[in-house]
Amino acid sequence: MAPKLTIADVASALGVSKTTVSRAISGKGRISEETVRRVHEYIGLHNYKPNVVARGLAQQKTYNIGVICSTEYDIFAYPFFHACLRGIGDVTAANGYDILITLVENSKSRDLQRVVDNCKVDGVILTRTTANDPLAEYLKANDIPFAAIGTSPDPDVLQVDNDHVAACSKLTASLLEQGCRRLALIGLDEGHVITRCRCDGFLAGYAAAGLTPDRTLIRLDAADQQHVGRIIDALQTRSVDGIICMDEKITGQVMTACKQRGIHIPDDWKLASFYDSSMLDSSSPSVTAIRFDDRQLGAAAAQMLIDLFNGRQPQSRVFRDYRIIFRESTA
Amino acid sequence: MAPKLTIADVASALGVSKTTVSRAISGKGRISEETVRRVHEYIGLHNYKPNVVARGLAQQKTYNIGVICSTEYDIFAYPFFHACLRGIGDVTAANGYDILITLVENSKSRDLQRVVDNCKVDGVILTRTTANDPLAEYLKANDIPFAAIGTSPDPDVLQVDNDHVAACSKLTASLLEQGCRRLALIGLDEGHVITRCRCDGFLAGYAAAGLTPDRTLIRLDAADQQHVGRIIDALQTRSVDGIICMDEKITGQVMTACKQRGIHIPDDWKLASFYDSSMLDSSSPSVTAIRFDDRQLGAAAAQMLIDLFNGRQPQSRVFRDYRIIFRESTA
DNA sequence: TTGTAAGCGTTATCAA
DNA sequence: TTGATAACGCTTACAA
Repeated sequence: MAPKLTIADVASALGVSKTTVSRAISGKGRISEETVRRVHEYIGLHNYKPNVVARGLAQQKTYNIGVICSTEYDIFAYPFFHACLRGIGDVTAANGYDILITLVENSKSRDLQRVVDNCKVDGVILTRTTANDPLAEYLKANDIPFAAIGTSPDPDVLQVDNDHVAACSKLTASLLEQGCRRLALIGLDEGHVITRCRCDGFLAGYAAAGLTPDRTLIRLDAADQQHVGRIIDALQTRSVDGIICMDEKITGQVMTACKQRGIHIPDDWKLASFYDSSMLDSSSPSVTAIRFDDRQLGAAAAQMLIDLFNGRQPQSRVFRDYRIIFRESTA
Repeated sequence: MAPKLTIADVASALGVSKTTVSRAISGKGRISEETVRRVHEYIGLHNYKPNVVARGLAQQKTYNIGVICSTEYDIFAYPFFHACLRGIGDVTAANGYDILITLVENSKSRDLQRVVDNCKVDGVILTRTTANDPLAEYLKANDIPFAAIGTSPDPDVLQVDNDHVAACSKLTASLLEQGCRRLALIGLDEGHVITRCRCDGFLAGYAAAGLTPDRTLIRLDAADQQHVGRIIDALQTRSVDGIICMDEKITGQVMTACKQRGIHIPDDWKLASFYDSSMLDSSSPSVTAIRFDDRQLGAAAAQMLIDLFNGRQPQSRVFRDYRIIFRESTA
């Protein structure tokens, strides 16, 4: 196993100082074209790679970005998380950063704290937002640069999100356009900001169509299959003509409940989801849903963080390029 | 923002040398009880945390473990990956290590190489194994400590896996016990070792029951829904009485295909999966499957790697504590 | 344009 | 039992 080359090796081989080599590599400071060329030639030939840890120590940086992964994520949250992760990875890799995952249980900041205390990351990306996120509070209180994926009610938080309100509004409006008049909205309120956005979008969709929703058809208690069953039971006596689910998990539960009760989709009720998933595509019937580009979200968050490191002042962003995928459930 | 305490601060505050403080913290070297007590009291009170990066530089370690995450993972691989990740996290956190995720595309070692070149990790965990894994080859060639989750054909590779052969054999045998005689096995051969294990287990199950399988009922070409449809069509003329799917994805496809063709489960055919998932529990009918403890797998891999760092000689392990969850599909 | 030398915050070696 | 002092590999004033 060849011992790794250090900057001192390169310097002495080339008969120059470490400083010169460092400068040739970083491009900082005045240095002759010729020297730069020689250094690059040598390091290319001998495959020298600067030790990022040593550089980090000297610069007080780690070139790591912490990404929080909640242990409460379930099978339905994974696709979102991985899409974000890929976007983050695109940007970090391109900028010489790496991703350090911190598993967090129950939003407790203990493990995040460890990583921060140990100086393992330069900044952090939160992959979901809640109303009074203890993690965000902790990061703020300790002046750790961070960005949140998802909308935070705290305007100080650097954040990036899809335009859920507009997208949900649009989907709602398009069901109304197709003739639906009594749409039910089914979700689960766990304190996540997105639940609120989806409600707002639903109401906005009605408003855009010039219609008035029956707010008693909004149910935010879809805790599990059993609850969903009861919700469907209740809705059967309310002359509903369509159901919108806040996410793909609830959509699945609704489909199961409808099948059990002999409710046919889309003939009896139309059905749509405010969040798409591959399952909604392969289910029968396939379900109309909003598709967002979550990878882009991750990339934007990572870019914002790196901009922050570099002294720029990135702004929170909202992406408007969602697509509504129409499928059998609203045919 | 309080400037972080350094070991020098602690030393001068206590009127001792940095060496002494370092020794009191690490527990290495002779040092008086009294001094240790004083140092610990002080650092507890003032919340001093050693800088892991600096320590790493001095010791030529990073206290990071690289975990490879394939970008080809799909919705069906996520639960497995996250279970492993949690297990890894349990062990790394307990040992002062962190997890550095490397996203790898198409098994190309480029991004892994970056991480290794940059000295960002002390070792690597591979979360899946293939026949001639370029990543494993790379790590081996460069003397990077690593462990694989999943069975590798290369006996040099430190590995940890569930006893898939025994589990698959057991499930197969139990279907035979229930009266099945002509079981079909449906899988997809992508060169993963596990496919082979599952075949072996299937055959072993027949052997254990003292029966002989019809090997022409083994189909390893379940590439997508369409292929699966054709497989089911073919099996309908072969007087099959049960189907075993290699994983939960294929199980879902088989269920869809059966529904389309009016094949009733479990009345017409019994159905079981060699890998469990929450979907098999909530589907209708729910599907009998083997449940493994993948978190334990991750924990074991991480522990092996850390043992390796500490000069011990960990052995590859196979876990035998699977459970077969019997559900409606084999009632 | 280049070099010297002092950090960065630890640990390790060798004396005392 | 403790303490100087030199690493670790790099960056960065400050000099030349």
